[in-house]
Amino acid sequence: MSKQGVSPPAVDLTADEPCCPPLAQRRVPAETAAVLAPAFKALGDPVRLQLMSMIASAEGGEVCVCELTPSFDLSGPTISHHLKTLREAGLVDAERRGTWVYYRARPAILRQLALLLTVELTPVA
Amino acid sequence: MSKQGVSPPAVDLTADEPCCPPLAQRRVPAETAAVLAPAFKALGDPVRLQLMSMIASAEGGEVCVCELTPSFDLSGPTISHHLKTLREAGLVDAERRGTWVYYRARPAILRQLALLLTVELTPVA
DNA sequence: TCTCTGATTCGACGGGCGTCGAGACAGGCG
DNA sequence: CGCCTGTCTCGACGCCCGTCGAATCAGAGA
Repeated sequence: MSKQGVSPPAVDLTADEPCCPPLAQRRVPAETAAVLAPAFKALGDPVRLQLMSMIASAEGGEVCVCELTPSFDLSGPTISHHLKTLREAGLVDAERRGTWVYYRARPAILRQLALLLTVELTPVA
Repeated sequence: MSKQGVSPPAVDLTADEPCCPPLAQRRVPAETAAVLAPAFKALGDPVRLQLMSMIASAEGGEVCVCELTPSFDLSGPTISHHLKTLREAGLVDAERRGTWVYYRARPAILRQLALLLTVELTPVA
């Protein structure tokens, strides 16, 4: 579903198939790191981590911004800015319906990040 | 480096038992987010992500700094700074043996981060 | 002890990030 | 149409972060 076939394969985080083996299994190459790091970076802020969780755990799979904002002691523009960051990191999707904007999580990329951090139960010992 | 026998229990990422359910299962509370976000933040830099991978995937479970540094076009102090960041995030441990310093991964925290990002295979659709 | 090598700390520089208020945009409703 | 509510964009501010070179620390060895 991606526009593969082109030269720069890079890493497609939106794809549903795993892009990379666990970080502890094989050295993450520089290009892969360059693609994955921004996703972790986006989760590297407490507010965004909570936002991500609120969105991902929402019933019906989506949340209105108007439900998100009042949960924080932050201005509307600031929440909007964080949501944009999550959006640009590919972690969430936004859709406007009437006056309200709804956000939903992108499970594929979350799964890939989880896979990357996976460690075998018996490392070697 | 583990000084401060602080009182606040907060969340212990070094513990072997899971501290928190998947982010998509239940809303991550603010205190938990405050503890977990720094770990993601530490992984949010391409160089640190590669370092983490090199350390975690190392044979024997540890790597000498002298093996890490030449893999990057960065000065020694810069690599040392990134390693310190990973250390302070609780992602790795350092041990000096003679002239050299060896780093090893802390699997427990990696597992907890992976668990946090875990999404069920059938969200809802 | 003196010296050499490996690693960290220190101080500085430039750019990026989180936050805000003010303003712009979108859409529903009188 | 005009207004109101919800959301985003735009500048601006201060702080943090990634990078460097120079200096410092830790051990090994002569």
